[in-house]
Amino acid sequence: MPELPDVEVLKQYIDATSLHKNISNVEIKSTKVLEGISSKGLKTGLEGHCLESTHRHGKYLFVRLTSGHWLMLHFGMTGDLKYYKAENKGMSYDQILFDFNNGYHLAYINKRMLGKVSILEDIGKFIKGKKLGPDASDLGLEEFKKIINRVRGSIKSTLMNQKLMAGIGNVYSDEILFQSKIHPASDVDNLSGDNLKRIFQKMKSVIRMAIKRRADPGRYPSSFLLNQRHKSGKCPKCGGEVERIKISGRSACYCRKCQRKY
DNA sequence: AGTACCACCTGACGGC
DNA sequence: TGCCGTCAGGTGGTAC
Repeated sequence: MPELPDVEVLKQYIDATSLHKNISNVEIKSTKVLEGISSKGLKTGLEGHCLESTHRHGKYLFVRLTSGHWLMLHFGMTGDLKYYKAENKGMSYDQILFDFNNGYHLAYINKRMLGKVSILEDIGKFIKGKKLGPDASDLGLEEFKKIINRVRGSIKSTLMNQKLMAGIGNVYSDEILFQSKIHPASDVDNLSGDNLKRIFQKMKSVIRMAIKRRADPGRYPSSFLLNQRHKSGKCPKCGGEVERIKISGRSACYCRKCQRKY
């Protein structure tokens, strides 16, 4: 699930649990998630150091180390973190285990192993290399409009394009467009300034609400479409059937009645 | 510049 | 019950 709100919650989780503790050992159970670094490189880069602070850009989480370098965490489609005491060792899906000298562990969990872990010297360089756009929650309205006016294509794939703005994925783009009452396949060329302003405002409010509710769909307002993505899902506004179509290869959910196509 | 499709991986689910 | 195809919220590459 890790889109911007989910990763922000993981950031806060690290802040609340794992900072300023010496890393005594790093156990790498699968090397598949390592990006541009060896097991040995990751171990020596972390062991004997502490996690000092966190920074998030889009769906990427960076943790500053006492060495001055950064631990980079990306969660793919199934990533999670779990901080727990020694006794509970042996979780089924943890790929990397950080052991702290207080007897606790932080597990990087990634069932499908599509996430990425690395150590970086420079975050800015990394973001530039990935060509990531500005973080969606930092974006101002004028900049947002400028970005949208630069491109063509569907509004959904535009919101999801990490090179334009970073953080919005498949699920939250659907939610933002549902609340904006705009069909996800609408061509950005056809959207007025007012349309864009509405999308921008909904983007902000959806992100804010999702973070406030700890990115836990079970705690989202019933007015959210997010919990209706399953087959036979119903529109929270009109009760109609939720439609499912492919847009840029991703499954988009929307309500035909409530969302106008431009 | 778009989009369509594939690949990377594993697990869950529905149909038969 | 069991096998199999399909799909899943990520990114990145290719070919049109």
